Amino acid sequence: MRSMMGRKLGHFVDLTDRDEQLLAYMLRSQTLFVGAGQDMIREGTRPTFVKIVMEGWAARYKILENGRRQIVGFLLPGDLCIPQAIMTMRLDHSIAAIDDLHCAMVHPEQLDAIEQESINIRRALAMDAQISLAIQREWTVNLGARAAPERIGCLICELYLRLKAVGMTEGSGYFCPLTQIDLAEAAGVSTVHVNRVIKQMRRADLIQWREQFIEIPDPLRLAQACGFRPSYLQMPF
Amino acid sequence: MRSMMGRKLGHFVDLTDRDEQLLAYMLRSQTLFVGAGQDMIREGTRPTFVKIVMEGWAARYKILENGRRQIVGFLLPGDLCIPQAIMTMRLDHSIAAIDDLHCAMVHPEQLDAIEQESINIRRALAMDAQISLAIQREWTVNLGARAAPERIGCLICELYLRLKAVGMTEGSGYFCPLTQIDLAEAAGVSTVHVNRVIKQMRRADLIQWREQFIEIPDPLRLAQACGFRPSYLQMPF
DNA sequence: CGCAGTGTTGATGTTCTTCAAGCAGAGTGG
DNA sequence: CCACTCTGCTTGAAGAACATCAACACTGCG
Repeated sequence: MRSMMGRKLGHFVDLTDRDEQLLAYMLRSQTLFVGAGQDMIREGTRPTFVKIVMEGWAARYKILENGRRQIVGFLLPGDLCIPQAIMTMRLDHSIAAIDDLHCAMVHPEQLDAIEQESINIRRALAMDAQISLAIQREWTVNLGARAAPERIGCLICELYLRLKAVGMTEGSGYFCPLTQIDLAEAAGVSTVHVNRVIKQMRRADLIQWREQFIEIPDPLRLAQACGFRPSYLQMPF
Repeated sequence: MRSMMGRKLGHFVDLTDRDEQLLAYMLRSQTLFVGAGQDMIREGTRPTFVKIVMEGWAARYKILENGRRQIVGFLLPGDLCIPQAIMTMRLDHSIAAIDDLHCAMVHPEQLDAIEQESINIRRALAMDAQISLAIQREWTVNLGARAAPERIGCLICELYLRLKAVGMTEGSGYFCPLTQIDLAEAAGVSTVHVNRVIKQMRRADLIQWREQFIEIPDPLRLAQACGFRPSYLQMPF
């Protein structure tokens, strides 16, 4: 039984059985539960544990003076929400549970010890951090240079691939707990507009979305329609 | 004579004289020169050296299918353009020199050795990487949730603070080699609109900008006007 | 000199926002 | 059981922010 994190890291580096064991043991530590819609951690605080998503989705977000809320990233199972390096700093953003959320809480020293023992894990985590950065850059591109339909299409593609990397897709679809409101806050458009865009995409048979399940009839066609290129995830389609 | 990088890292961690020496020695390695407007490194290639900006400005950017170019970050003296962890991967973006650009080229093994010797430097680099991520998140917020005047104002504030951290401001102003075209590609708006916004900001005496020099008569007033909060840089104003 | 890159301004559209309203489903309490 | 509320989805109409197109001025440069 591999962990989600093990699955993800396994795409970058060949993990030995021992590596997988180390990860699985680490993740079997104390878990944190956060109910849907609740904040997991607030801007301005100093985190004390490394935290890793085990089950459910979360969103990193910031709130502006004008009251607008911008989601700057989604956290899926296997994702590291709080890395060690940030522990001495004040957090510049908050994290909210979208779904009911289960996180592993790991002592920074324990993670250090594991990285000490396994070069593979150390490398894989470093690469994972670089990919997180690449994702954040891609979001910047998305918001800065694409129109609303492409933005939303690219987001849906990204989530598809990231979920596939941890084995959480079903055929060419996936369970998606996001509301149109969440999607609007991530895509930087109004909910009304998200609604209209989704409607168009349904009409064009690019996606089907009902009852928290997104089905992509033809992933390549969707990717082409919205200009999605997955190279930043270091994955093929 | 401290290096720009030493100055910057010194804000996170107290560097010893030995640490500063190590950095200065590392940066005295082979240097790379890139003329203004030229690409330093192209999307899709695998970098072989760690690279650090010594002089001049650069921009990370991506080009989309539709031909649009989005700048996703500016690189200033002291900034790490190519970290070790990325070396085995294909780059997802390109980097262009804005100014004439001088970079230090460091062998990954040499940087490893230095991080091995100095815990301070290792920690400071890890924190620097986290701040790069925080900057990228803030750009996401900027493009997703702010109107053009605030976007541009926040960019100008960010550059001011980052330059101040390496001692490159003059009073409440700084040398800025960006064209309005660069700024437009970073802010995700048209050059025409950038021009009009700048005009407004000049009128309101929020900034003066002539011949590559930006003067901010009252930084706090500018920050307030555009909703800039510097906490993500882990710096006060 | 001509030329290319940049800054500036006006006129005209388009995309997206905002406001407003209605509807469906889930949970709650009488 | 029904009314009630709440949240999320959906649609229409009016308006604002911004893009696009076009023209011209200014600069430095070969």
